[in-house]
Amino acid sequence: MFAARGFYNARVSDIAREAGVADGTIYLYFKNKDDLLISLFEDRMEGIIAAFREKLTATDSARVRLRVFVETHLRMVADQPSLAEVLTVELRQSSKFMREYKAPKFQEYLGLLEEIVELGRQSGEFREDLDPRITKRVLFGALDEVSLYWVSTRRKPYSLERAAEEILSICASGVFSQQE
Amino acid sequence: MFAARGFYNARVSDIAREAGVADGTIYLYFKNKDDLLISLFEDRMEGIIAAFREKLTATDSARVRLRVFVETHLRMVADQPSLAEVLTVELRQSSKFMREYKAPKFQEYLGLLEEIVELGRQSGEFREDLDPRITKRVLFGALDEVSLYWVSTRRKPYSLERAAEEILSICASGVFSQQE
Amino acid sequence: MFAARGFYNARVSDIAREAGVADGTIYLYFKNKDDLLISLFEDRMEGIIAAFREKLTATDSARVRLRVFVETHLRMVADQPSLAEVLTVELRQSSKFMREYKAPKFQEYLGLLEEIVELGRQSGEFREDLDPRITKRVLFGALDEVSLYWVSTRRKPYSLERAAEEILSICASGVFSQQE
Amino acid sequence: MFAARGFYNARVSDIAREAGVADGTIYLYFKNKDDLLISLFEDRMEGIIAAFREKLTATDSARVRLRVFVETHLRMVADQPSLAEVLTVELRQSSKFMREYKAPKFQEYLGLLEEIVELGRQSGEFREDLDPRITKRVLFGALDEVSLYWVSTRRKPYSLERAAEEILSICASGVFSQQE
DNA sequence: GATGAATGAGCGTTCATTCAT
DNA sequence: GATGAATGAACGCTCATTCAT
Repeated sequence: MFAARGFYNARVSDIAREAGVADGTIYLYFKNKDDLLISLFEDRMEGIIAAFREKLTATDSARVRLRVFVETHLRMVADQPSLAEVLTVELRQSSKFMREYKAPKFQEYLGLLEEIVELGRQSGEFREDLDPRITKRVLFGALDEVSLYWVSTRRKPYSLERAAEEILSICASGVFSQQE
Repeated sequence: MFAARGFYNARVSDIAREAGVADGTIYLYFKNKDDLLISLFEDRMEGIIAAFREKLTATDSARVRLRVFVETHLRMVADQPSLAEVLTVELRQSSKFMREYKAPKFQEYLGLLEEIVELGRQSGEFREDLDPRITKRVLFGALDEVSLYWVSTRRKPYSLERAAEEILSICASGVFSQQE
Repeated sequence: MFAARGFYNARVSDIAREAGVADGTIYLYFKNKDDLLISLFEDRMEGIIAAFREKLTATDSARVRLRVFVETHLRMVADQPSLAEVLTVELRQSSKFMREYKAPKFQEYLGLLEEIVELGRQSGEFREDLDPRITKRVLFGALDEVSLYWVSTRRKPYSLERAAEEILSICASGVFSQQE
Repeated sequence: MFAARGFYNARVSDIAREAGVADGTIYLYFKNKDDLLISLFEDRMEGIIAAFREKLTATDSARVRLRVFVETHLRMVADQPSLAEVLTVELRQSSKFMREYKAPKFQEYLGLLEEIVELGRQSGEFREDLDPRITKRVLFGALDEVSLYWVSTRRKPYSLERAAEEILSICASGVFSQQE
């Protein structure tokens, strides 16, 4: 509902009907409409982060981990576009939410990327002069923008697999230290 | 106002007061609140795009043009954070707007990036196997995410100059074709 | 609960929690929230009236009976201020209740006063020209207003014993100084 | 509306319709529903108090002033029963209002009575041993209770003129018959 | 053209009441 | 009998929009 209409255009009664419950029932489980969005976000992010962690620890290579992250992120977008839209658009959109609510789960998600960068720097796979705080934003921003466009357009001009390769290819020769 | 409160939390009367006019006067110049945001966006984007075009044509090098684009984008963010927030957050991220309104000025802005990529491919400065449609999203996404974070945080952990160098450094060895 | 919050601000679930039962249980014993207030009122008034009757019949003197009435009323207010507040404020407040529900127990309580006045007139203790229907209202109103103020103020500017004496003194000889 | 239905049963939209305006218009002039009641109260009390002051100062006699007060109060009740009901019932009796809102205008109204008592004591017209704080409550309570009953009953068992005489007569010489 | 008071549809939220367990 | 989760009607309030001045 939030993905389809946006936070402010989604009525609580719409959500209740969709959920097959009465309006009031929502308020037995959520403090208010804001809390509903935030709880949805946190709940889903928790599962996503756990799944990511498991996949990431399957390898010790930072390069491989980065590939896994990018591919998993884009697969999630492809499989659950509505969820992706809420996570990337609705919650981050509203300055109201971003101001009061610090989105710890989003920070944690970004933290996964920072860990990968840090690991790569220590293992020598990534350039040592990278600033992990900036690099994680660059990587996430690239992923997110590609996802957002892909989610919001009807005709998909390229597959997400294709996009994953492109992103990794740009990263590869840029983020990775140069070996001759 | 839109930047400070967000589209849905900014009241038309707030905007009117800020502008020093009566509420009704707004409606002599704008069809409705949506139109107000879109017109603001288009108006400002027009100036920005014109300024970018001028700066970009000062050189023939795609590499230099990319540097100019990145630096100018981030300087705009630093100089007019409220405007940046509206342009990147309020309008782009609202699914309502993205659905009905195709944001031609935003497409044009992205087009500047695509042109740079295309130019670089043709001049041999950039790798030939890049897909400009994806690459522009990757570049813009990186820029935008860094900007968004920088705008929304109180304590700035790094300068935007620093961020510009980092982004360009990642691009440099990644987007550019490899010389032995 | 009714005294503390007022009828409309006291939630049934508050009352249920206070009573140590589930919300639904209330409805096994009371038809609805209105009935709950009315039943509470009637139940307590019954006890109060019975106690008053016993005390009053301890003497044949209307004067003494009036003193007993005043003192007992004010003592009840002092001892059970919450109950007093419900009896005098909540129930009488609502035109809804006063319109549909004639508060027979309240009439009976007032009737005690009328009986005293009637007795006094017949015994010659009270002036014969009194209208018992008006006099009972005058007496009750005086008592009630003093009580209401005393109950609702934090700092008690005078004791209720003091107030009882004042009321009785006014009954005895009015407020005007006696000049022959 | 408040008199007819009571504060909690009177809907804002009822009041708006009665006033011949739209719901929203109410909120241009009053902060909220509470404020509407309080403002109504203060506004009317102001006029009433001013009118009382004028009438009262027409004489120097405390006895006459008391008579004027009682008669004027009851005439107001007879002439504007709805207003009287709001003033005495809705506002004063709601614990919610009495707790947060100290009803300064009501205090001022009571103050008029206290002044009369004080004046009477000093001029020797009233007994010197009266406590004006208690006496004003006794007098107001008597007046108010008679009014409340008279307002809320359909069949008027006695005229308010009659009631005024009775109250004044009790003030004059109490309820007990005078034995020398 | 400018105003700003008035509008009223729309929505978030509450809470008395029900009823399956 | 007791429970308490679920209900949904009801209502206070907001605010984009209009239009008489």
